[in-house]
Amino acid sequence: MRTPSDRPLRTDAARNRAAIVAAAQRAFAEHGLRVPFDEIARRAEVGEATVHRRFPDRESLIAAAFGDKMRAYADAAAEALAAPDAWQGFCGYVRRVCAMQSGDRGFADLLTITFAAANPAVEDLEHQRNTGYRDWLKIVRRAKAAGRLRPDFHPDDLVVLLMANAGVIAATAGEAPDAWRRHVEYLLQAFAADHTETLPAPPPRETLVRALQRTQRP
Amino acid sequence: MRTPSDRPLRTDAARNRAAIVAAAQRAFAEHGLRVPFDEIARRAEVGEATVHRRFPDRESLIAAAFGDKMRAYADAAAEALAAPDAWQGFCGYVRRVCAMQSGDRGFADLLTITFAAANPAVEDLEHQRNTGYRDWLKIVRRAKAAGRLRPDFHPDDLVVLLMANAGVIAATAGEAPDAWRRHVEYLLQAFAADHTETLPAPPPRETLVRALQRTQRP
DNA sequence: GCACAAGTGGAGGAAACCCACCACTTCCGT
DNA sequence: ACGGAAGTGGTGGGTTTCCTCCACTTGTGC
Repeated sequence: MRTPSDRPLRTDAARNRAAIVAAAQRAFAEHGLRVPFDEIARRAEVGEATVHRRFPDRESLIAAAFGDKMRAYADAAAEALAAPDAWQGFCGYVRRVCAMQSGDRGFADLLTITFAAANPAVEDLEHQRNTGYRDWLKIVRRAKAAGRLRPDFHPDDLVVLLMANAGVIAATAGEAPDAWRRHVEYLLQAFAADHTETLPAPPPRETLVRALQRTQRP
Repeated sequence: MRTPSDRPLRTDAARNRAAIVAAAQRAFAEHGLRVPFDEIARRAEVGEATVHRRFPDRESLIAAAFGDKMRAYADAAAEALAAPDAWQGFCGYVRRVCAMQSGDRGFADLLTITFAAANPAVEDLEHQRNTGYRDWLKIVRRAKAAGRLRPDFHPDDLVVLLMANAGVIAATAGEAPDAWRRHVEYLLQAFAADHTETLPAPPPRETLVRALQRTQRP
């Protein structure tokens, strides 16, 4: 259990650590968050024990592997907020996040999962997620203000959309890797302001958060 | 490997078989298609070996457990076709199938999976599925003819919808068991005929079928 | 009731996976 | 160039899950 404040790693160890992270990124992207450790170790050309030494549990490896991608996720929200057209920003962001999911099975899993705050390794991950979520709230508000997004759209509808998209990707990846696009376009059209039909109430945010925490741990 | 044409089971064995099927239905509904065999055996108050003897592989147990439900699935399509209003029939069917998914995690898994035709035990299952699909084609045609369903709706959009719904259910079951309803209503509104925006092309049916076969075997 | 086929479940093998130990190797400050 | 700290991976223990053997029990036809 090594925290960053400890003495820096020896150069060979640092090299191995980087190789593990790179291997994990590829392995997670291809097979999702539950790849066996020995698969990652093999790709990194490293003993399984070394992986366990550097990353005592799966969560810390996930945190290391997805730091960058999670940052890109948060950045995408900030950029969408800066888009000249509110509706384009909204749609572009949704498409972009879904595309990130479809390009990386591990990331798709990650977005429908929250880690227990107990683990310090994943704090940064959750921080990025929250940053992105705050920008997302603004994206939604702006698109409604522009009169393009239906007023009864709820920001948490994105969370459910991501869960749905993860389901489509899990089933079609490999065979029909673009199937999700059509599904997302249907939803975007349904989100447009020219809808007045009523909808069932969204689930309380509390329960959605709990659902994210409860979902099948990798 | 006992086929139905063999001599009938002894009465105690038949009783055990029924107990196993009943236990499997409950266990699958609660935990999905991957419940360990010993969990089912325990619920049926039967040895694990007995489960394996009666159902040599998971598929045959699944086939036995979901025969009725799959028939209900096919019947729902026939009933929707008989509904007085084409659009009500369409929407009602989609809602009903999704509700079946949400009430039974195993069934949700089942609908996004196809078994290799090799296994005779599951032939009936696939037969029901195909019957339902043929009626579904008619439901779609009728709703389009009534001018209520958008012309570029593709019947296979339902398959993707079911995959998406499975994703929502997998993530929210337990905490927000009705979250899927809002997602489905969004989609139904997008399916309505008053949409002219273009959509990405649906994936070729071939690839979707292969995707169903490839998906994470339970 | 009796004999025997049919049925049963406990015990244990095999595979996949996670993880810890520890004898050996490699780096790095002096 | 050397000694000790840091790092390494093979080996093996533990767990979970699937599945098979086999000695024992229980229906059922006579």
